[in-house]
Amino acid sequence: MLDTKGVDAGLLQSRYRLTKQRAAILRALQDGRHLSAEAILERVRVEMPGVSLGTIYRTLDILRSIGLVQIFTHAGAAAKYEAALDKHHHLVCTACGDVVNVHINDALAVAQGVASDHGFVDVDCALVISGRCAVCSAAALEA
Amino acid sequence: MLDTKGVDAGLLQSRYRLTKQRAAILRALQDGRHLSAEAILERVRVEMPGVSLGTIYRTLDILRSIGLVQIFTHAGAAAKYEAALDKHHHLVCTACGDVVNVHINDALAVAQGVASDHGFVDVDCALVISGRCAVCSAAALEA
DNA sequence: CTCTCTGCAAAGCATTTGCACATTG
DNA sequence: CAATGTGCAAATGCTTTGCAGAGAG
Repeated sequence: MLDTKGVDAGLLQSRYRLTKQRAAILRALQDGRHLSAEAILERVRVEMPGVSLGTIYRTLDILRSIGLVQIFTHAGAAAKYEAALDKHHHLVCTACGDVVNVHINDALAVAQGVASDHGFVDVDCALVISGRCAVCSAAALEA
Repeated sequence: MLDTKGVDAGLLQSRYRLTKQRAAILRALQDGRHLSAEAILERVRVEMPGVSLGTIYRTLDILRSIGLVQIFTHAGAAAKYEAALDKHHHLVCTACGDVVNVHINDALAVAQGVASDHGFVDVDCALVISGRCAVCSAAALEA
């Protein structure tokens, strides 16, 4: 029997099977955030060398459909995934690509207001703030 | 000599040449908004059959670097481009993929506040609001 | 034991790039 | 005329998929 504590429980409650691979992928997502599929593969392969990228993508897709995982895509880079803990937005460095989670409480309310003005229902929103992080802007000064 | 009125002027003022292709791409972007590279190709080929997709992408890249064009990417779909007229945000229908421009004045100020709390400089932001548009939610009721 | 999942490898898209020729300024 | 831009086609990178065998419940 596999560990069914914590996040894994979500999978069990769904119509999907809890396999070694899926458990390992969930574990990888609990450690690190904003991981690309490739990065998740590397982490999972440490303890389970045979895993394939196809499985990573298939699993991430399932986890996303259950709501356990959030995907984040940004301008021409590979998608990044993280465990869906709470509603938050993203702050991205345009130089190093680093991503930071930020909480903005009124964002959704504003978005819903705007959306319903246009007749939209079932509204969600994603705010992506971009700029140069402290490290990268300091590095730029030296050059 | 080509038409240099309006948006084309931006190209002329840059270090880039104003070619027939680039003028046609700018014209296509003035007509329609939220066009994929493929969609732009189709429009441009109406008056200029030989144009290649490579040229479309190369041109869009240049126009974006000069600030004449804005790119918009959303979850696993092809990127969409539009002439950069003013700062605005996007409202996307999750069912039909249609995109509407919306203006949200305080968004950038909020984003800048959050970003500077984290030491970020040179800040920009993109708010993507998603939901089902009036047409699609009406269609869902009938089914 | 049945049905789902996995690894593998090939396919699919959107986008980028190298090269020889055409065009711009 | 020199430098830049273009078409073509091949290459790339991320992601998806078909299939036959492995594993979960």
